[in-house]
Amino acid sequence: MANRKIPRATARRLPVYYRYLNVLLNANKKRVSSTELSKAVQVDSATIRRDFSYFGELGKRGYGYDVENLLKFFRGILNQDKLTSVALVGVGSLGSALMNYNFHQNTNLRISAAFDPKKELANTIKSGIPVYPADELVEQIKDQQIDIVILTVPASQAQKVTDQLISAGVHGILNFSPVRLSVPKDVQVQNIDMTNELQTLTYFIESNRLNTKDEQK
Amino acid sequence: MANRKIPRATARRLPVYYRYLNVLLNANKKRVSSTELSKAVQVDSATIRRDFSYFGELGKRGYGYDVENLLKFFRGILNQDKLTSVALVGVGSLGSALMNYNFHQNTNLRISAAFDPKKELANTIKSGIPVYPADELVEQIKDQQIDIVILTVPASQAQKVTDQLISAGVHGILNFSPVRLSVPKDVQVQNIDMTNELQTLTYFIESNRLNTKDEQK
DNA sequence: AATGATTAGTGGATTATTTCACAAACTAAT
DNA sequence: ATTAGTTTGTGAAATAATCCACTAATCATT
Repeated sequence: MANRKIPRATARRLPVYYRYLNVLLNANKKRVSSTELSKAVQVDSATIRRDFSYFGELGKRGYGYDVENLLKFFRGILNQDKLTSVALVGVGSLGSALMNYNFHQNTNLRISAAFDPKKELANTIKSGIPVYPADELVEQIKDQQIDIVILTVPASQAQKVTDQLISAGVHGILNFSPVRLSVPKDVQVQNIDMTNELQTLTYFIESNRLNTKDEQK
Repeated sequence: MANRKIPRATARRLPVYYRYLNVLLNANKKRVSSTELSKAVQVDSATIRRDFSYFGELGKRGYGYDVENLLKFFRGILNQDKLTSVALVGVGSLGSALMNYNFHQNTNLRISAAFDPKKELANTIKSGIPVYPADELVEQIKDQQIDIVILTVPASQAQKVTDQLISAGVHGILNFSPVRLSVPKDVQVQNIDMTNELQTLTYFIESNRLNTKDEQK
C-alpha cells in the first residue's frame, strides 16, 4: 500500500474524511464530489483532491468519488479492518470519562485495559474495562501486546510512566498531560492539551477583535 | 499591544511557552535561553527566537530572556491578567470530567456555568458549578456575558446548540464534537476530536513501521 | 580595558502546504 | 453521435512555516 511520503497535514485530515464518508454511506449516498465534501468538512476542494491523489486516482472525472470504494480504501489506510486494543493509564476524572467514551462507535478501536495506582480501583471493572494496579503496567502491556496507550496521568508522572510504556514496547501515546514527552523516534506521540486549546482560543478571539476594530477606522 | 500578523503556528505555541515559563518561575529560575527552552518544549530554538521576535526584542544577547519579564509579557498577550469565565454545554461523561478539571490551576480561566437538558441535573451544583436547564442557555449566557463555551454535546446537537450560542453572543467555542461547526467569521472554533487523534496516531505508527522496514532493505 | 564565551535577532534558503486554474475525462441528455 | 455540463487530477504559483548560519550585542573573567 503506497503510503510513503504522505504529507503530515494530509495524514491529519484522513480521519476527518473517513468519518464523513461513513455519514454518507449511512445516508445511502452513492457518490460524492470534492466540492460537496469540501462544504461538509470545511477543507478547500482542491486540497481534498490533492490529498486523495497521493493515494492514486480514486475518483472519476465528471462523476466524483464512489462513496463505498473510497471508504473501503480509507478503511485499509487507517487500519480499520481489524480491531485495535488500546490501554488507558491514569483513571482520574478524565480517564474515567474516556473509559465511558465509545471510541468503538466510530472506529475499530477500543480500550481493553486500564491502569491506576489507587488501591481501591485495582482489580475492579469500570465501564466494562478491567483496571489493573500500576505495578502490573509493563507486564500486562507486554502480555496483551498493546501498542497504543492513552495517557491521562498527572504531569508529574507523565515522563516516568512514558519510560515504562516504552520499555513495554508501546509505539503510540495519546498524551493528555501538558508535558512534552521525550520518546525514541519509533514512538509516536499525539498531544491533546485542553488548557492550551482554551488559551489559544482566548488569544484568537482577542486578536480578531483588535483586527476588526481597526479595519473599521 | 502589537499582536497583529502573528502567524497561526506561532499563536498556537504561545500557551506552551507560557506554561513552561511558569514552571521556570516556580523553580526560581531568573533567566532562560532559547536553547534551554527548546529542549523543554521541543521546538527548534530558532523557531522560538522567531516567535518571540514578532512581539519585539524581548531578550538580551549573550544573556537570554528574563523569565519574570517574559512571563509578564505573555500574561498580557494571553489575557491572563483578568479572570475569564466560560460555560460548558453538555454534562455527559466528558463534560463532567471537564467540570472536575482544574483549568484555573494553570490559567486564569474557570467554568462558571454548565447547561444540560436532563431534568435531574437542572438547578443542581456539580463539582462546584451550577447546572442550568438547556432552555435557559441563551438567557443565562447573555446575562453572565459569557464569551467562551466548551461544547460537549452529542454530534447530532452540535450545530443546533452552536446556533443558539452565536445568537447569545458567544465568540469562542471549544468543540469536542466531531462535527465541523459553521460559524460567522467573528466566532473562533477550536476542535478537539479525540477519536481523530487516535486514528491519526494509528496511521503514523503504521506508516512509520513501513518506512523503517524498507530503510533496512 | 581586553578577551573569550554566550546568545538574541534576523536575512535568506529551504521545505511544507495551500490554492489557482485548466486540460482531460467522464456523464447525461438530446 | 454530438454536445453541454461536471468534476477530477495536477502543473505551477502563492503562501506559510521552519531552519541555517552569521552578526552584533552582552556577559563574565582576568
